Amino acid sequence: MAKNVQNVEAITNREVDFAKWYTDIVTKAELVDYSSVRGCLNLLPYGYAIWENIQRTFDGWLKETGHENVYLPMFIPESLLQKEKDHVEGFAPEVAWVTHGGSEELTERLCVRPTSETLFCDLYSHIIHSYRDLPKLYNQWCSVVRWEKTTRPFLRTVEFLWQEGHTAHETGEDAEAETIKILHLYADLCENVLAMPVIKGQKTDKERFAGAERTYTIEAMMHDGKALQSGTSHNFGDGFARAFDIQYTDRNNQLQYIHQASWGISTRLIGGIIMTHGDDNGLVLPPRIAPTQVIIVPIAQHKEGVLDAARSLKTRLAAGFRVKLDESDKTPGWKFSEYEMKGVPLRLEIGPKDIESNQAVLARRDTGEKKIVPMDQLEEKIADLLEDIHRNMYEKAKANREAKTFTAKTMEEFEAILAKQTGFIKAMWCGSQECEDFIKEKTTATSRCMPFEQEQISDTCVCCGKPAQKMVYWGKAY
RNA sequence: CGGGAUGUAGCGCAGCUUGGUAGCGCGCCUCGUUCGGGACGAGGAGGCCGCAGGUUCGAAUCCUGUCAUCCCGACCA
Repeated sequence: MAKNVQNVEAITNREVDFAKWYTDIVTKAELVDYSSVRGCLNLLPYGYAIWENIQRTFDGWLKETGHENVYLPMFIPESLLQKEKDHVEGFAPEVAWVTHGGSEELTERLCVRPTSETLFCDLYSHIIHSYRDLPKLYNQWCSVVRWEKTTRPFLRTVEFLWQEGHTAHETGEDAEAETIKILHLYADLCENVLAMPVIKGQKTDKERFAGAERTYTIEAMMHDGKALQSGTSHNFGDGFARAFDIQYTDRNNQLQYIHQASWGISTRLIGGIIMTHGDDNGLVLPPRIAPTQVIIVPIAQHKEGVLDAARSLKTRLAAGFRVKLDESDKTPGWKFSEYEMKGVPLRLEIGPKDIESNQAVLARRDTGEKKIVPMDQLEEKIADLLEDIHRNMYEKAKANREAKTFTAKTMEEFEAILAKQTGFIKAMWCGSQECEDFIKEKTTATSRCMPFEQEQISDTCVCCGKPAQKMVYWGKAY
């Protein structure tokens, strides 16, 4: 029993201190190492592998939908950054500046990209001349820098990895269609790959991206009831095109401004995976992006034939799954805990008894359930179990969200709900920023989005009582 | 950027009040016995006590400054 207690105490209890639990997992599962650079992370092989899997999946989807990858500089001349007024104002507080090259002071300072709208605009102004050049569906995988004051691994760091898509279109309708299409692709990624249910919707003007006409978002709920903005997609209309003078000649030989969209997801998603699925034994990874899907743990590996059996199983299963065999001389119990901490979806135990009975033991990470499986059915069972683990993780996360989603018709109700627990509140809103500001000040909850799936909670604004425009999801956010 | 806490071996900590040149647990290395939920024994390696000043014969310990990390708020993916 004492041993079990030690397992549980290896990391901070999730219900006791969620924030500490999170940072414990991040380091103990060997996802990251705290860098000597303030606010930055060393992404370790295991953490980076998760990102690579997300990246590989999504990059494939982008290519299937006609997008192309490019790479633009990490520096932006100050004059370029300043061309779009709202945009600079939005990012100015958090940009890092390069002022010197060697010992020479630069005549114009360079900003380290916090996002690359301005560079893409500059590019598009060079290469778009005719409607025949449109659309341009460009994407880049890179890192960006935002001089954040307080940082948390994956959720907010000074430098982070992401993809930023920047597309150019003939019309506003085309740009809007792209914006929505990508939002659905993001939701697909979260739900069908990461097992994270999301709410799709539009940001209010207050929460809109600097320089955008409209911002759409997918919002996920973490285990503790807080919201995580997990991907955003922006329709810029022709605002940037006018600021950067990006014009093309249309079919009628008329000069027109292009219409643009941009969209991004980042390594923040990894933080989302941790906080959505993790438990007191550590990380729980969605099978579709888990760097290792099956960990083989030999039992009594010094005994004749055990390691041979384990190795040949590894070779056999590697044909269909991401498999790892741990032949280190740690005890089996140690390995069990270790790979639970790392969130490996399935553990396969193979020992003398199994070899004798021509079987293996499969243990699933999400439920802890163990099953004895005949050797000749392994591939089939593993495939089924991985599917079922994904489905179960998604359902569990969704059930958590539903249990922590409430409706409020008045501010009294609103506050009473948040006083009891953290969660989403669905409430009607009149559309004024005054009410949004008031709610934030009074409750610290912000508007997460105006969901595509609207409901009529009541007829009047939860805050001011005037006629309501939209149902809004409110919540505390990361 | 405000409020709080913490920096001592790879990790977690003690030592600091009452200054005298550093210790414990885990981990690591070697050997042996073990192995179906974090094994045991024996031996061994490892530290400019975050950094910079100051006080002192002498500083991990006292003083000043600084940097970093964590937590809670304000700002953001």
